[in-house]
Amino acid sequence: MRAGKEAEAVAAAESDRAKPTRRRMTSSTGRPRSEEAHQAILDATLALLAEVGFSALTVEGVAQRAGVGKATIYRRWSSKLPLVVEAFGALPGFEDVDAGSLEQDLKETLKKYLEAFNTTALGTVFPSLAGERAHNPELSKMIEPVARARREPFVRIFERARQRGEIADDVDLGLAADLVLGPISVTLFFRGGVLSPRMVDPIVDLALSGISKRN
Amino acid sequence: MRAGKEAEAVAAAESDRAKPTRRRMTSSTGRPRSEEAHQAILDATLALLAEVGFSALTVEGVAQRAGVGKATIYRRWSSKLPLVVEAFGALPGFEDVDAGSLEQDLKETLKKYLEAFNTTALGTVFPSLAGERAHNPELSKMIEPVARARREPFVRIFERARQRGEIADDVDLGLAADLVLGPISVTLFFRGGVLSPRMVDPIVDLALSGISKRN
DNA sequence: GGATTACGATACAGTACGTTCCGTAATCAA
DNA sequence: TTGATTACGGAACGTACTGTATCGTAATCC
Repeated sequence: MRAGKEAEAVAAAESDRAKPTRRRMTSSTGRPRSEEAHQAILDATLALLAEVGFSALTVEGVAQRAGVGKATIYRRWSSKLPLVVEAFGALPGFEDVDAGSLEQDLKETLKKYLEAFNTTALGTVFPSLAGERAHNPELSKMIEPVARARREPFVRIFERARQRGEIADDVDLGLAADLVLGPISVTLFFRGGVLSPRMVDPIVDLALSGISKRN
Repeated sequence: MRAGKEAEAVAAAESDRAKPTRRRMTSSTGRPRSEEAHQAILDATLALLAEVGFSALTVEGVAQRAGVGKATIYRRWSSKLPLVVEAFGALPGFEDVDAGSLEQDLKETLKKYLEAFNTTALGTVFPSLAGERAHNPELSKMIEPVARARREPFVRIFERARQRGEIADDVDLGLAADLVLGPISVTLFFRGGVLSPRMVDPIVDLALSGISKRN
């Protein structure tokens, strides 16, 4: 479940973790860093992010929850920002689903989407970080590729559908993805509502066929 | 521009302001509360909400920005929560637009929508509050009617369209509203992007006609 | 076994919060 | 006009919590 596909992709963008890692390579002596502590810190970060949100999250709180000293955290991450970004990037990603038709692809992928939002910290962490972006450009920049990656599977689904001839050539694939994801986003942000897998089929049906009456 | 339609509707739900107001009615003597200070406080709250977000907002900061003492604020609101709710509720609402056709109604209303998001604090305040809802049930409950009111005009547009026979009887009007609002929400939250009025026409066209190729 | 680095725990200084009190200003009643 | 009452902006107070530095201990390499 943990550590989705884009986790590695994100690692490349983590200038912060790279630095201490490189420094360690210079001197291979001394006590090695505990991998358990590393994982415990990331887990605690996600849990607290879900509970109290980004701005109320403190390094001290993470240390307490993870059962480590604060210094252990600051030795690896310069501040809570890169720590949060890495923890968020480690949340599960989404694999491509190719069920043969546009409709089935969308429905299956969306259901996996909602399940992930409901069963992991994603459902609470994502809105919190999204809300923070408006006031924190640095966080916004670091989160951007991770957020974009979560929309990518849908763009690919529509690319395949176009190749199959299921949609017209002039349809904006990005807009199509936004149209399908939209009601989820509205439910999550505008209404703070529950994401039920039952909402998937009506969304896809309506988005594909359109709202207007067909003549 | 300021003080939209739902401002009054919200006032009813403000248990907090009601209390001191009632207490004042008991004794009509003494120096009256400054209406200027009241407005300055609300303005400052909105400005700071847009700049730093909900959790970083402090009553002290509001007092400084508004040029009033902290006591003046605490005399009217018991905490920053009802203060924020009232300030948010005072943001502009949306009037119904009846341009004669579903397509025109949607396009004109959406363009007003985006304009409001871009020219007022709504664009930054709304995501911040939405993100906070997950961790603050009290805020969530108080914001809910205000957030719902912002979707209402679209539901009414679809109701009129159904009466005109422009859409089928079995279309879920709420879902239709979410479908049209969706790409805006995705742009705002998932991508932290800019809301350009030019995105409106493609959204409406695609939502009305559907993504699938028509045969 | 000595050098080196990481570990958890704690102590420290600094910041900023919400609350409370102050003297002053504005309104009403007598 | 005077006294009572309430609101005003400003400032002081105690508290809570932050990031950093430092402690003795533990684990690894040469």
